[in-house]
Amino acid sequence: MLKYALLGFLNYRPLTGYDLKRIIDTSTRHFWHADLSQIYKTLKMLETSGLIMSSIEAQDERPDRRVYTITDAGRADLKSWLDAPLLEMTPLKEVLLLKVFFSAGTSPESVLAQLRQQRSLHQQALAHFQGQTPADIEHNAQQMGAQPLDALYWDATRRAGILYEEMYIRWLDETIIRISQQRTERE
Amino acid sequence: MLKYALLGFLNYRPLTGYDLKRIIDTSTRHFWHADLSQIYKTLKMLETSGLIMSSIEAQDERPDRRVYTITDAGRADLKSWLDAPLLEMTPLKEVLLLKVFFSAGTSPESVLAQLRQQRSLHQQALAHFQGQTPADIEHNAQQMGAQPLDALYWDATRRAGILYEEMYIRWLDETIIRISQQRTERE
DNA sequence: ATATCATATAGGCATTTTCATATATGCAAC
DNA sequence: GTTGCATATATGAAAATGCCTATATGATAT
Repeated sequence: MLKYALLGFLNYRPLTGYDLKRIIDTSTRHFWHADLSQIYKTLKMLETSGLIMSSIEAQDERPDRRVYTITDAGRADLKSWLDAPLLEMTPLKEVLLLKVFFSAGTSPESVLAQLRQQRSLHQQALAHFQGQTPADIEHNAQQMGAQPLDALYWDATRRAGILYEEMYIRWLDETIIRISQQRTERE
Repeated sequence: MLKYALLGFLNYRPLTGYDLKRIIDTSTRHFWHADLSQIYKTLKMLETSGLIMSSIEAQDERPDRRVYTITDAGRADLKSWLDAPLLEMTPLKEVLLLKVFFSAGTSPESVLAQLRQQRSLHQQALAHFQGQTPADIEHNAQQMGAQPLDALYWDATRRAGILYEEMYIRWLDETIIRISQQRTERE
């Protein structure tokens, strides 16, 4: 899957592994992430498959850069992935829910502390998305050489981030209240 | 992480790998899943670590079962995981959002078809959660030998499933409309 | 009769992901 | 001066995960 994230970005313009890491961290972080070492490995694999090409670019004052460029085969591969029907939901893995599920094995106080901690993290994430203005997205779009249609899709993923975090915070608040009430009834 | 899911269930009562697969598929599927072969591997690892023990149970008319039982060390390990603070959000991986992000590379018709397909899958998932009555949860609880407090936590994870699917469908509807409007404007 | 399904365990292989580490440069901080 | 940070690439080891296959039994379906 990371393969397509890399092809997707290289479809805009040539980039290095380091560039891609920064771009992923700032734009797809909330629905796709990757470790720097994994990015380098995947780029090598893509070059071996002939989906991208690379060339070394010397820099004064900084280490050499290996710049990757997408090939026609790469573009075709990306396109066929984009068009392939998605017949399944992406399965979720959510550590907090796993913990909550088994939380009868510990004290409500311990659970509440963790829920409150998570609330603050998700509040931060929400603020991050809300702080992204249309001007920011426009700026990213220009840097990537993106088309007007890109802005629509990029904003849709940003909107998904907002809805997700709002939902998550709502669930946390609800759950914190329910556990607190349960605790009061016990007394 | 699967390790703790297995310890969590074995903390209620002794179970086989096959049992655990069925239980995970019916109760934690929407926030934690695992392949059967992965479950068997993890159980072996847990036994080697001394967190669980196993014994063979012969059955007439069916293959022998290897029944796993949690040890005191296993219980202690589970408890310390439950109490450990969770300082990070679980990172998401969502294929649909990755595709949408790069969808300027294909036709809006192709994107819309995939969004509608996903809508039907998420609608199904929502119906599944809404169909789970308190009686069903009560039934599961009795089978597992669970305490009253468990029902509260289990229902919280079910509620998370409902909110998540409602949010997802809302985002899909919004996004379908926005892409459709964009398409009309183009004409 | 034959095929498939549910039960039950497990090995093998490849891929994916994470974590730690190594190298190299130049700049800023202390 | 030396420590740490940003830039830049990469390897190695280990863990986690996913997919396929093999084995065995009895029941059910066609």
